[in-house]
Amino acid sequence: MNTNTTTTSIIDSLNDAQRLAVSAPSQPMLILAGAGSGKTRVLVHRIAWQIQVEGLSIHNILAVTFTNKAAKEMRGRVEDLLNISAHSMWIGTFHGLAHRLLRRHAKQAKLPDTFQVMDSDDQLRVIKRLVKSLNIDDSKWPPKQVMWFINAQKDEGIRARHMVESGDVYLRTMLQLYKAYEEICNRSGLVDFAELLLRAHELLRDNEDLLEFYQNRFKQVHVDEFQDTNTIQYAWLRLLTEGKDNLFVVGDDDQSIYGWRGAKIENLHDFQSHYPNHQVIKLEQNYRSTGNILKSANALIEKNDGRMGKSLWTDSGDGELISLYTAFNEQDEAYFVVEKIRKWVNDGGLRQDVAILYRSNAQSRQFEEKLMTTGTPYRVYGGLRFFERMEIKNALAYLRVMSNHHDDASFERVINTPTRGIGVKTIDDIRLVARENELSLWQSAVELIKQNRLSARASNALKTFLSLVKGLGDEAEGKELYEKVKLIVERSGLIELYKKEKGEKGEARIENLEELVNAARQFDFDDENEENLSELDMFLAHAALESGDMQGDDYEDCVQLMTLHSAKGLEFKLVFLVGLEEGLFPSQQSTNDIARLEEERRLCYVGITRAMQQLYITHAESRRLYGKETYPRPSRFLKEIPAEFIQEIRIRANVSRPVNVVKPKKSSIGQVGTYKLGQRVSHVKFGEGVVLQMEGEGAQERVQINFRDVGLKWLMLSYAKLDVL
DNA sequence: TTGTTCCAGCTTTTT
DNA sequence: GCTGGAACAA
Repeated sequence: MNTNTTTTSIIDSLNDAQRLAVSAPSQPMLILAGAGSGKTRVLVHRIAWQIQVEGLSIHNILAVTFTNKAAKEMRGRVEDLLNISAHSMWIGTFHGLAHRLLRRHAKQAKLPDTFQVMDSDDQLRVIKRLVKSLNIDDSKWPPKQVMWFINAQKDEGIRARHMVESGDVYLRTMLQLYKAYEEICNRSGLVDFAELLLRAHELLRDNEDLLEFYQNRFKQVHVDEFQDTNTIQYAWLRLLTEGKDNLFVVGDDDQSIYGWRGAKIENLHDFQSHYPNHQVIKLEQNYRSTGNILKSANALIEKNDGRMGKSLWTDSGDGELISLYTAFNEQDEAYFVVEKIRKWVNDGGLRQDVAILYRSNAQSRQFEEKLMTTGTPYRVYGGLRFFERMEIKNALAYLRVMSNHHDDASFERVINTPTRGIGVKTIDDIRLVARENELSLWQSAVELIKQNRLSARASNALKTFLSLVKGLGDEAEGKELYEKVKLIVERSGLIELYKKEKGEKGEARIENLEELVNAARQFDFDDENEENLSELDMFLAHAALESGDMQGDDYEDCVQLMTLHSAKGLEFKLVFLVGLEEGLFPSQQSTNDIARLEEERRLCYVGITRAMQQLYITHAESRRLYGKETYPRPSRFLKEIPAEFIQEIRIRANVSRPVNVVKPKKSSIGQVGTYKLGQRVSHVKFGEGVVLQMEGEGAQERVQINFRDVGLKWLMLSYAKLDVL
């Protein structure tokens, strides 16, 4: 191998910091990669470096991401760069890789060979049923909350058996449910998402030989979006890299926006103490946005405490100022945005370069309506994905029961879908017998029929169902995967069911079912299968693990609408950041907790840094929310962006608005407070508290404080006697 | 079995 | 104020 030429070809297109990261010797590496600083580039080139320069085989590389999309992109880019097939390289999501490990070593993981992956919807159903069956009041113990509790425990690596019995009703009940839930999953061979991670961790932890094998195999371990890892994911990474100094992580503490679902930003800090010989490299040169956009983003994020410290810069000039528009109401806001988009398109811009970003999904409607009336094509991200659709899940449930009769969740899903005269009563009986004798629902149903304990009608209906599933199973034997799927779709009665559904909905469902057959036909078995698993089971796992981004085939030039969360990692020439109002963004629930507030601020930072050329920020003076008219104050984040980078837009040509409307007041931007956000203070009467926000100047300056004992209060600084703690 | 009515809930999302 | 789910009546 000609090291000289390959070396150059891999790193000569990089900047100094990137080059340093890519070519560093094997050691724990922490790459703090700001938005738009080329983090994927660094990862891809690092992998290429390992292979071409360090001489590793692709088998020695492990790369972990959070989304299938990111994994796919990384694999593709490695292949392009090296001009090889990276087909057999372990690049995947935490969940995907965990799944692969569990399939390979099902026995050691104490799982049945045919275990199935549940998505969160399946999981919730199981829990709902469980709560009912234990006669627990589901209004006092909402299944969602139970699910949240169980997943939170698993994310922390805690099993039910690790938890101490406690007198506390909440914990006691949750523990009882957790235990019962584990039993159900074990009996049915079901594994939820959190379980994949937890079990993969336990698998390596408890099997020394396996651990050693994988530690030796993976000479280099790369992690993307490290700030989003949770406790168990990080623990798993540490196991794999124990004593090897080969963990290469890329992340950005300023873009950590998933704390609410268990991501531990602390992992970034812990990394440094766990690996004392690590090296940190900051990527701060940004290749995406203009100087003004970056400076605004920097100024905003500086308001957060405990950052690792990073400041983006660009050498491509200041560009336009950020535009701020104060809308009269949410209608006006949408009108303004859509007008600007129209202008952009008239001036020759592409719609797909434009994004409208909002905090919550509910906000999309206003924009959709206005876009629709102007005939502007648009696309809303989020919502149900292909494999999450009801009709698809039903068909998959048939396939699952066919593959494994004892999959209770799927059994229950389809036993009376379409309706075949098996009512609640019959199902209850089946459940009862199942519980009493620790049988699966299928076995229990067979027993009930055998013992003649059902009415003739119910018994017949049940027999029909059982023999339908069995018959389809026999018939499917030896057939191609897509033929099996086709068989289910055509013979389960689902098509007839949806034909009856009125409107276009039913038609769409039938089309989706046909699309499912297509998906099965195109399913690349070899691509996924290293394990000796049936093609059908592999397809089912694929369906659970990849929710199915079927949106890719939509090539029309569309304006993009999405939440700030889904915008992470993307970029657009023209960005509208809308609804910058207290209570909306930052969201109401975050306003009395500094940590959550900081996460909201990071979210805002993510939003700003999506923009390449121009950024519009809007807020409304009045907004209908949950049916009530609200008059929200401008978001505090607006004040945190220095005024010098902002240009306020006031022209309202063509905007029809009611008469008698108060002109928007000049918002005061960029004032400096006496107190720091998050400052702990004490008040003679109210006791101790934390400063949450500030506004006004001089004698008018007010601070909002969250007092430990009396809650939120606004205080005039000129009156309140506050002591800094 | 189906259609109606009532009622709670209401950030963010991937796997 | 809208939605989805559950309870209820016919």
